[in-house]
Amino acid sequence: MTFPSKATHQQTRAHNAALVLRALYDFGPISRADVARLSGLTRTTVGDVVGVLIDDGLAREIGRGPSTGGKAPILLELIDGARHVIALDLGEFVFRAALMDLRGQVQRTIERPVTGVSGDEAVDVVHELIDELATGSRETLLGIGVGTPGIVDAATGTIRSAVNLNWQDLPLADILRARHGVPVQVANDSRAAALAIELFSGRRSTNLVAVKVGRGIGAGVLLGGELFHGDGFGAGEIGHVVVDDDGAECRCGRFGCLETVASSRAILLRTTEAANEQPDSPLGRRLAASGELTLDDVQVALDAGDETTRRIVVAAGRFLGRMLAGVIGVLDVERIVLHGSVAELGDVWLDAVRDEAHRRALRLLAGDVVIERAAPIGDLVLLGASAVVLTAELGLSVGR
Amino acid sequence: MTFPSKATHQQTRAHNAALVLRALYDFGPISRADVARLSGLTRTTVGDVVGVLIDDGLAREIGRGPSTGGKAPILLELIDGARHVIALDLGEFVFRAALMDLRGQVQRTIERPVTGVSGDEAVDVVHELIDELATGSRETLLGIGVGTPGIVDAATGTIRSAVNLNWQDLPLADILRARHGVPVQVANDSRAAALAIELFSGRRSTNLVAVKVGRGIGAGVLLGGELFHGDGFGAGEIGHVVVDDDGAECRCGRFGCLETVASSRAILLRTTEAANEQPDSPLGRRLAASGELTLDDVQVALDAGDETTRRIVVAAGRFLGRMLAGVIGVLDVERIVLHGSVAELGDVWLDAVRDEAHRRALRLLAGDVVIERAAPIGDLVLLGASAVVLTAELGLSVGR
DNA sequence: TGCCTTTGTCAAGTATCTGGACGAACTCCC
DNA sequence: GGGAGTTCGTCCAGATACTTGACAAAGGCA
Repeated sequence: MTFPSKATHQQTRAHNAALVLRALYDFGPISRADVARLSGLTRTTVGDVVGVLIDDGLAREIGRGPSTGGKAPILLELIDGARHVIALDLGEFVFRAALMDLRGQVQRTIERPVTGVSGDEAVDVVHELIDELATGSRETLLGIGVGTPGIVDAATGTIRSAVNLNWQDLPLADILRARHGVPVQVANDSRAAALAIELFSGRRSTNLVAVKVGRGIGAGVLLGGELFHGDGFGAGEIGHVVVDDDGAECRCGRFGCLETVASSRAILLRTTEAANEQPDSPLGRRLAASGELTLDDVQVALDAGDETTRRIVVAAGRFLGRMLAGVIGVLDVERIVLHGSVAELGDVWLDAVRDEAHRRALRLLAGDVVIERAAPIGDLVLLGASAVVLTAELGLSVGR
Repeated sequence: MTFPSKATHQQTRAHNAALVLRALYDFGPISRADVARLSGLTRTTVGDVVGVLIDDGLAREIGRGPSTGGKAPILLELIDGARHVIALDLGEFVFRAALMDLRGQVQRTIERPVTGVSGDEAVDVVHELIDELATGSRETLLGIGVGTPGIVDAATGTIRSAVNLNWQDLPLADILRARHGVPVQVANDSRAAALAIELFSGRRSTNLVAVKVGRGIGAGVLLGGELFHGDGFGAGEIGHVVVDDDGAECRCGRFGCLETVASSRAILLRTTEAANEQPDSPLGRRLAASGELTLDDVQVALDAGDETTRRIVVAAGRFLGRMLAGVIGVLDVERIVLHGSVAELGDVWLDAVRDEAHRRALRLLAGDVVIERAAPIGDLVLLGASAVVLTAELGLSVGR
């Protein structure tokens, strides 16, 4: 029963200002006249907005560009270091934090192991990380972005539940804002990563699904250039959809979730089984040597052409592809990007995903879908955490 | 590489005007002051907009309401018959057309069988239907809305392909607009139906998936109060996602699509098989008598407690539920509405759908999801075709 | 009856986009 | 080298639409 909100002049201005900023961001160096052509705004308006951006230190003139038959244009560029963002990735075993500029260029990274840490103690670790990075860049600090597993109410910045940290309904954004005095954005890690791909991979898609396949499986759904959260902030939580009728128990309590068959855990479980059955195989010897298999071991076995490993990896990929076929059917997105540790496994896995997704989705739609690995632009969760801040504060991924 | 478009004063005005109109639509009779409170607009702005609405004949004052301690408010209401819409449902066997008012109240309905009709001939039938309904209501005609199966480019009103009518890349909106001189909207039938449920069922959901389960299966995806089309206008085309590994051939050419196991065709195919195997069963006798089974026969057998029929219907429902679990995982919508001939089968089917969807979706998400049959508000495709026009012309389902 | 509240409108003010005009700066061609 | 034409950036007047404050009309309450 919520009623849509009214439109105001400020919103109009904010939208158009974001448009100009984005033109500089994506197409700079660029002249005012070109920004006007690109955005449809008048030169007058663009000039006005640019004036504000220059006053704010966000943009600068860098001299004349080539003439096209008239007065040479004054080229403008965004000042990448004009603002900074502190981005955090609250991983399962380690909290990582980075100080980044407007382009997602990392200035400094620090991290703390958090095994055994939980509750208020974990919040204190977050504070420490921020304090350490904030020293010396308080003036330019645009905001703090947090990427974390679990269900996150992005509107209020409340973490609904993060099992391993024993956080429940923690208003992390409020807590951090109160202590550090800058805007704070909190987002689910997979969703943040999706925004990072949109903002930093040099290629804009209005609609995009980015699937993180690691120990867990989660997707970020970007529709119309904006993150889609769903009614309960659970959009993209595909890891716990049941896909295997006689599957194993999942950490969520049910059986046969996608995670139990397609995550890194699933692959390692199965390769370990195989290694135990065949102690003389390469994987068997690797297991005996180290006591535990890792995805690197799987990669090595895969590269060596081990058939059992290949079958396991392909099976995992096919399960994911099956899920993606459903995603394509429901959303008809033109681009699905895969990332996370499992996505690093290479073409054996990727081809399995693609093949299964294409075989199962309506040809008319699937023909256009690009399923690809994320470009190696860095830690996507960290980048995403900063992308969320950039989007919220500067409107760097405006839709429409 | 398309750049978002600029914001203007006119858009601001249009948005706010739509807000006022919607307040009248959803909450009327209502005073200007209450509209202001509801929308957040100032009384001044609301008064201004209402003035225009009254001038346009869209609203009227209907006297004073009860005072709450001050001057009694002047109540306003929408004039339901102020405008009319011609809605068309281009069904597989019959084209149906209706003249409706702003509330979706049907003034007149006509139809033409179109078996064997295709190409330009079919377009002529559309023209005829419109001409017949338009006589006498030219002045109040707001627009024409068309609901049709197949892939439709809703932005341009072009039908990409409608197999049975032999239409390919037909710019139907342009054709109808040229001939009849009013705005035309064309939409996929399932998507149109979703908008009808949103607009006419008396209950607003920002996010909603409406699945039409009949001879075909398709969904309309409503996100943020607006229809989501997908990059290739194929969002919601879940009927041709492969769900059955050793399934039968589908009319789309592949094997095991959702339609081959969950549509009315699938149910009738299976019950007919069963009837042939057991000629003495109720269904067997029914088949022998009429030569062909219908969903009504299935309904009768179901009501009579026939176990074979029940199993077939439940199996069909479970396949759909499985797909819905995926939808819930991807979108986390709070409400999924089912309609179409199969959805009329009753609780045996609905319970199977619900049970399977809930069992397979993440508990946290699935717990909140309501899966329900559409309220019996009329022909959803016709209503939807008109809803698309009302949305486009009056902004009756504004988001944000 | 007098005071308070609420409604609807008016007038002045403000923010922001629009469109025309103009000087500055550059190219091209004679 | 100079004039014509083009393009850029800005200025200014004008238009649009929201905001704010004020006020009369209309009602309740004591």
